[in-house]
Amino acid sequence: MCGMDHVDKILTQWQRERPDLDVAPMGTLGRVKRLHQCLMRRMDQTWAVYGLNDSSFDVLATLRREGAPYALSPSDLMASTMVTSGTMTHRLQQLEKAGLIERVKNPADGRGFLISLSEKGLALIDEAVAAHVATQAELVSGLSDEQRVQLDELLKQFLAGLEST
Amino acid sequence: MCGMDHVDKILTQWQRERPDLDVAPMGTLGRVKRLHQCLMRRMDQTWAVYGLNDSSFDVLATLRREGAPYALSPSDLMASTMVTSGTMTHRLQQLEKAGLIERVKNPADGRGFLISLSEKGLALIDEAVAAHVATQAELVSGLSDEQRVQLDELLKQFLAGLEST
DNA sequence: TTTGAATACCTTGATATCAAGGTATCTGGT
DNA sequence: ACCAGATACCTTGATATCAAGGTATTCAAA
Repeated sequence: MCGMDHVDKILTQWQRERPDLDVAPMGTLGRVKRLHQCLMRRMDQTWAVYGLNDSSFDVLATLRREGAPYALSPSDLMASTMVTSGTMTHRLQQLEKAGLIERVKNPADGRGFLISLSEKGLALIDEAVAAHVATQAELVSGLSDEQRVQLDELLKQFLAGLEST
Repeated sequence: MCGMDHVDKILTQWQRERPDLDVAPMGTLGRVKRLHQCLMRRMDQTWAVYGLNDSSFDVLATLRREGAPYALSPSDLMASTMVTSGTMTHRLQQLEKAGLIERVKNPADGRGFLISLSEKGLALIDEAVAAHVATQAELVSGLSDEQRVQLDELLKQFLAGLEST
């Protein structure tokens, strides 16, 4: 428990240079950032096997877990994935070009569309998500089940405090 | 403790659609991702006050906490910030254009440079980092000190397991 | 000394993202 | 029926990022 990791070294530097600042929160947030970066890099490798990346996987998975008939509007997808409309437009263009989704005009609302998984998209995401889950299991294997649950609860409370504001 | 957050809803959907998969790790990693997104957005607002963003703050802060004479090579900066050489080249171009850093040829190695904080850059980062620390204190205020320390330890162990590989 | 491998950094080309603004469509009040 | 405001989505322009490859310099072994 005495090992200095990368973040600890940063905090030590700040303490020397700016002893007026309380940098304890910086340690926590720094580790969240670094952890996110590491995790994304590993998961990217799995997605790449299926010709996907974070973005495309995100959209296909959102449609897939919705259940049959695997269809949502672009607005629904924007809300679920927390990206802007321009970003979603771009993601959908790529996925449509790849034949993984289909888009039809929403018969009930002339302004909108419905995006649905193609047969090919459904097959792909079903395979990819299984591999993804396996990768994730490996990534958390450094923690005991008990620790993972404890981490879950802390993250959940942290998020609750942030998202309420 | 019974509230379903966004991530819980996603897990519930997957359990219905793919009961064959163990999605517990997905919950943890999903929260890390979402937390990172929320935190970055808030911190960006503080950086913007000083005309900075994640990238530029990262470089200036790395130089600042190094201590006088606030100088590192691009390679050192790449290692500290975990970005590729192309990214660092771009960041340094922007910062140089803004007059926040200065670059001189390394007299000891004709291949390399030394990047140092300009007077303006030093003054700016000293102000910005104080504001940044205040923002971070606010961001973690949803957790008790005890919880924050507990989270720290879990994150540290998680990272240790990942970065060793 | 010479030369091949390693290193330091930059360039290029492709993606992903956002903010701001545009157009078409819907909705509710008059 | 009409119109104003809300909504759904796309477009534009600017940034940030990476992977792959290029050039100049250093280092180390023969």
